[in-house]
Amino acid sequence: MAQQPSIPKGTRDFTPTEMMKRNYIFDTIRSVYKTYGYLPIETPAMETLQTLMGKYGEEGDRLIFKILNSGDFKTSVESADYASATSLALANKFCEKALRYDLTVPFARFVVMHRNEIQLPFKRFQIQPVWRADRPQKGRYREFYQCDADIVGSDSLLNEVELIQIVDTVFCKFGINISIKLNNRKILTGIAEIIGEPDKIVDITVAIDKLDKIGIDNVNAELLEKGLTADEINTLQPIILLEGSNEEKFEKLKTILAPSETGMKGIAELEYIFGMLQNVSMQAAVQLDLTLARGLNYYTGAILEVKANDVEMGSICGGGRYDNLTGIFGMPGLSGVGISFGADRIYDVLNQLDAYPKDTKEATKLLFVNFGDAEVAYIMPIIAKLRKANIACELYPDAAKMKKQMQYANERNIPFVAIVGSDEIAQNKVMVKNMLTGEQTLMDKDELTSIHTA
RNA sequence: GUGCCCGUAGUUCAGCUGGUUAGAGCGUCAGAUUGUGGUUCUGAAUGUCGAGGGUUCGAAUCCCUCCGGGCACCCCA
Repeated sequence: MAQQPSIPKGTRDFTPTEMMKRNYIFDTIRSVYKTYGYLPIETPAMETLQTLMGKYGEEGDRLIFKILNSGDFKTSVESADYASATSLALANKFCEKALRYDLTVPFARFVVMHRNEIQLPFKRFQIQPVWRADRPQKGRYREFYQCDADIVGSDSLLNEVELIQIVDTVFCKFGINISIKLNNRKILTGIAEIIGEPDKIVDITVAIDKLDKIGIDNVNAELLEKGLTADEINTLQPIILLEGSNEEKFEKLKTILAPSETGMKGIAELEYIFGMLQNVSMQAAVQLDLTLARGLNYYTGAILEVKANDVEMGSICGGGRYDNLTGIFGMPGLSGVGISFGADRIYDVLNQLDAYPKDTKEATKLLFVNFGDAEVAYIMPIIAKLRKANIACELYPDAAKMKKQMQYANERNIPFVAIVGSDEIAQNKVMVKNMLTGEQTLMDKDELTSIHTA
């Protein structure tokens, strides 16, 4: 037997059925973005390696898919270097391009390159695939779509509020119950300050981020391992285990973080956001969650994450404020804030909930049975007219057995079949069969457009 | 990068203390029904048992290597 063809690990083909579901997801998100005034852009699948390296931390660098240079790349490395160089160093010589790892960094690059063409504040959305050389597992792919919306060039916290509204609207449309978790990087910084270990902020946040998963004892063990003293860990306990309503949490936090100016600023920012959200009716609960510590090292203010309530799945949407992302590309002082929907995880969640609207299952509305050229000649003008009226219809291409044609309609979820033979032609009518109920009605040619609403 | 589990018709799996010709459900195809699908009935096809090597009179079954898949950690959408 010939060798079975295959696709790379962590990538997927999408069948027509799957594509209709996926397009429903993209269309929904896109339409919400548009109603909030975001404009579409696209950027290339590949960026220069230089643009991407160093933006996602050490772990992120390792997960960037690099593209081998064309031509005789071997000459770019001296044989002496070859023996001593690390794989990473060699990769940097052999590759000057890489597949994008997310949409935020390419967007920052876009803003800097097009600074003279865009108007600030600039609101853009972008729905494109990204690639990560991760080991695939549940809810994790090597190629997946992100649906980003960002505002750059505005410090206003109203942007954060707006993005939360968007999140709520989108998941409302999908019918997915969610919790929105909110935190602020400044609060995390404040916490690190008051326990006297400002340098260990990353270790601390990474550890407390695992609270839900591994429990308080293991978190403390990890903190100890990272070099915190028992005293410092004790100071941290009331903060990690903070409970009650959002208001209660804020009150307690204000006392604890009083000595930290940064921490207090973070609290004030979040209080403003929560306050403004009172003015809009939200479906989802928004919770202050101090254990939320998104890994990306460019967030500086509010951070948010969305989890589905009824399905076991990693976060399906995330985002936050990054004050100086364009700075690394030579354009300092520009603040941005954005969110990203993980379309592929939303797809998995919707599949588990089976929460797709009916019409994502059907494409063609009406199939005309083919009895032969004489009948086709009668049908063709009718079909043309229906298509003009924006009704998706098709003619079975072969004069095959009727059974076969009916089967085709059935398998493709085509809701109506038009049967036109010599009898119908003689009466100048069309026989329409409703495939759901099995009912057949003899209709005038002009009546056919009414199935549009059926 | 680390650890664990799994590879048998298109698919989901059974068979695995080595022993004739490798099975089942679902799906596929054909017919019952030459102008009627989805239900029903009847019949049929389908496999280098992931690949290579070893042990044996004999391997889907035991051992080794490789390849592929899944899950968890790390990290993340």
